[in-house]
Order: sequence, then structure tokens, then C-alpha cells
Amino acid sequence: MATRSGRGSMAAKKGAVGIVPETTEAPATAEALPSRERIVETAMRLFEERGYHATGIAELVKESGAPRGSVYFHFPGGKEQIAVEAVERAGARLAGRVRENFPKSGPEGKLDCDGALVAFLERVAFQVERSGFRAGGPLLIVASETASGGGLIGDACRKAYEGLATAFREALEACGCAAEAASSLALTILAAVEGAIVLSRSFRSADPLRRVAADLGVLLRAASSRA
Amino acid sequence: MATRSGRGSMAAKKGAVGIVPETTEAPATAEALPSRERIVETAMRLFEERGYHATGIAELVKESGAPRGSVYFHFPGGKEQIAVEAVERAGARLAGRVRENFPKSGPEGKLDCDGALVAFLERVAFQVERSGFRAGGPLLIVASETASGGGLIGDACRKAYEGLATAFREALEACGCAAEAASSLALTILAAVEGAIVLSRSFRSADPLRRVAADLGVLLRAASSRA
DNA sequence: CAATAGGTGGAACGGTCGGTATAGTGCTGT
DNA sequence: ACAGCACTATACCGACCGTTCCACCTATTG
Repeated sequence: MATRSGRGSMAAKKGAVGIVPETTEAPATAEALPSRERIVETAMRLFEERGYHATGIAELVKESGAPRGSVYFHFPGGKEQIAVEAVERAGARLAGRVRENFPKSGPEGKLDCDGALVAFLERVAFQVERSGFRAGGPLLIVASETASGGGLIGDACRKAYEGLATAFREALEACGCAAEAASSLALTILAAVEGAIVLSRSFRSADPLRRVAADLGVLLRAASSRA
Repeated sequence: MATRSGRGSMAAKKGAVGIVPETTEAPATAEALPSRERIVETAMRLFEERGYHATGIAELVKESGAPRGSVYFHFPGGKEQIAVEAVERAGARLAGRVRENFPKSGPEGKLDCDGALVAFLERVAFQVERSGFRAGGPLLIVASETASGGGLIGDACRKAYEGLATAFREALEACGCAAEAASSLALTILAAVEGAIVLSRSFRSADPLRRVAADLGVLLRAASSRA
């Protein structure tokens, strides 16, 4: 639908250099973010809470505080483009968090991989709890809403999930997991986490997430003991 | 919102008995179903494919072939009531399928529980594949869309998930699984299956479901060997 | 044959949806 | 001063949303 990308205008802006120090690289508060950023960030939050179809442009504009008129300037592709970028960003952020929370590839195998996984899931559980079970799994809702259609958003979700699976797989391999076992376990972990988030939000209790974390720890130990 | 239940009118109809043999208990084709049934069945299908907010009443009416004017006669609670009943029915149907596919509680433990689980997931994988990755997980989309709000639909989803978890738990206990391990594993299985369905639909491949099935088999064996 | 009641057809409602059009602002380089 | 550009404000659009309303049909009942 959208042949032009909204990013083009940003690139053009960056090209115009002067004595003025451009824009501050890292604005102190979230409110000081340029409007385009605010829209994407708010979209991530609202899509995570309510889903794609339940979130309107008007809501997006109001909550983000972004100027009404700039939505279709920054995102000529409309709501779909906003969702694509929100999904891409959410996926990248999640993958980064996975990499942060798992032990780096040590010289020798046998790192504490299942401990890291349990700790990681505890972080997720805490965040879901703290949000009043409104947040959690920024990809899941949008992915399930758009999986059937096969549009741009569905593609973005697939790529985001692939990135997440890769992050888990590499973490497992760094722990000495065999390649094929790692790719299988990565998918299982990803699936279990996403499912557990839904259950926890539905039950309004972080218990499912914690149970799943414990059981996945068992699974990792069982899989590594047979390697 | 809806104080009156649409079921009341049906009960009143059933009360009016005559020489005429009421209605045939099991109509041969799905098209011969009474309109109320057709609406719920179609709602189940459409919500599963596209989600709650993306499915309109008009679509529901057209696809079900149900009479336009009867929607709010049978469902005074509107779309929300339809969704509640669709979720309830989907949950009951799924729980029934779990019970069918797992070995009945034998005289002694040590039934082939992980084999049954893998076979069950293979059935799910096949169905997801056969639908062109459009169907699968009738609860998941609606649950994630309505988890935050906490309305009637969210409650119905929670109860459906509880029923499913119970079905898995009882199946595990019938296989000789200890009570607390069974309830934990049931949640993990449920989470992994739901997550795997999303991944499979997103990837348009049943591979995630099959990988998860294999890994869950490993987990079950690991858990039972320590019992 | 009315009469009654469950069930149906269809038009119409207010509201909101995503999206468009266009005039205008303020800054930049010349 | 002036042109040009990135960006914003506002009004507006047709389409569709879920829902309501009421006339109407059909079959069982007295």
C-alpha cells in the first residue's frame, strides 16, 4: 500500500547539518522524544494492552501527545505501518533483553543456562504483575490478530519471532547445547513463554509464568544431561 | 450490561410441548442447525481466525446464514454475549478433546502419557496445517484481546483455560503423576501449546508445534522418571 | 377462525473508524 | 527578503461499526 517510507524524511533531516548540535541524542524524558518516536512507543504500549484492532488512531494520538496532523506525515502507510514499526521495535528490544540476561558465550560450555532462563522469566513475571496484568507479550496479540491475513504486519511478527528464537538458540548454544537441540528448545521456550504470558494475564496471576519457568528449567537440565 | 439472558427464550420454547416431536435432536447438516446455534458456531470460527474486534456482526450474520433480525433476539447482550458463549463452547470442546485423547485412568499408573501428548499435539498440528494456518487456538486470540479489560469475555476465557488446565492435570494424574507436579506440568503444557500455535500460524509451518511436542515429551519423561 | 407469541426482515441510528486535503507555522540556506 | 522544506493544525470524508426499532411472518393455541 505504502510505497514511500516515512523514514525518508527523517534521513533528509539528518542530512541537513549546521553549527547547531542537531538534536540531543538521548532526550531526558519520554515526552521530549520527537513526535514520530512518541507515536511508535505509544503504539507498542497500546497494541500490547488492547491489541491492534481495538486501538484507534485517535487514541494513539491522544495518549502519545503527538500532534494530530503528523501521523500520516510520518507514517504514510497509516496504521499498518505504525504497527509494523512497533512490532519490529518490540521484537528487537525483546531479543536484546534475552541476550542481556543470558550468560555470554564462555570459553567452555556448561554455563548456568537454566538458572538464567528462570531468572529471565522471573523478570517477565514481575513486569507483568507490576503492570496489573495489562502488559506483557507485545508481539503476541498483534501476531495472533494478523497471522491469518499474511499482510505486512504478519510478516513483521514472523521476523520478530525468528529474531527471538535466534536469540534463545544462541544463548543455549553458548551454554554448550547441541545445535539441533538448541534450535528446538529455543522454539519450545519461546512458545511456552508466550503462552504463559497469556495465561498469566488471563488468570491475573503470575503463577503460570513461574510454574512454566520452573518446568522449563527441568527441561533444560534434562536436555543438557543427555548431551 | 445485559441483565437478561438469551437462553431464557429457548427454555420457554422447550416448555411448550406438543404431539410434534419437538425438534430433531441431532440435525444432519450444520446448515440445518437452529439459527442460534449457527451464530455461535460461526462466531467460534471467525473469532478463531480473525479475533474479536476484527469480526463484525454483519460478517457473522452473512457467514452463518442466520437471519439478521434474530441476532439481538437470541443474544440481547450483543456481541459480548456471543463471544462469551463461543468461548465457553470452545473451551468445553477442547477440554473434551484432551480427555478423549489421553489414556483413561488405568488400574495402575505408568500409562503412556507422553506418547498420548505427542499424538494429541500431532492432531493439533495437522488441523492447523489443514486450515492453511488460519485456524488454531480458538481461545488464544480472544483471551489476549480481552485479558486487560476484565469484562465478561475475559472471565469466560479464564474459566475455559482453567477447564483445559484441569483436563491436562487429570490426564497427567491418571498417568501416575504426583498431584503438584501434575498441576504445574498441566499449566506448562497448556502454555506451550498455545504459544506453539501462535508460532506455527505466524511461521505458516507446523514445525514449531511438532518441535514443542517432542520437547514436551522429553519433559514428561524427565518429570516421571524422578517420581 | 381469531389470537398470541416466538422468531424474522430490513431500515435506520448515532458514533467512530482510518484516511485525506489543505492551509499554515517556523526554521534554514541563499 | 525570500524561497523551500519539514512539520503541524483543522476540517472533513465516506464507510462501517454495534445496536435499536418496528412491521411482519408463521405456526401453535383456544
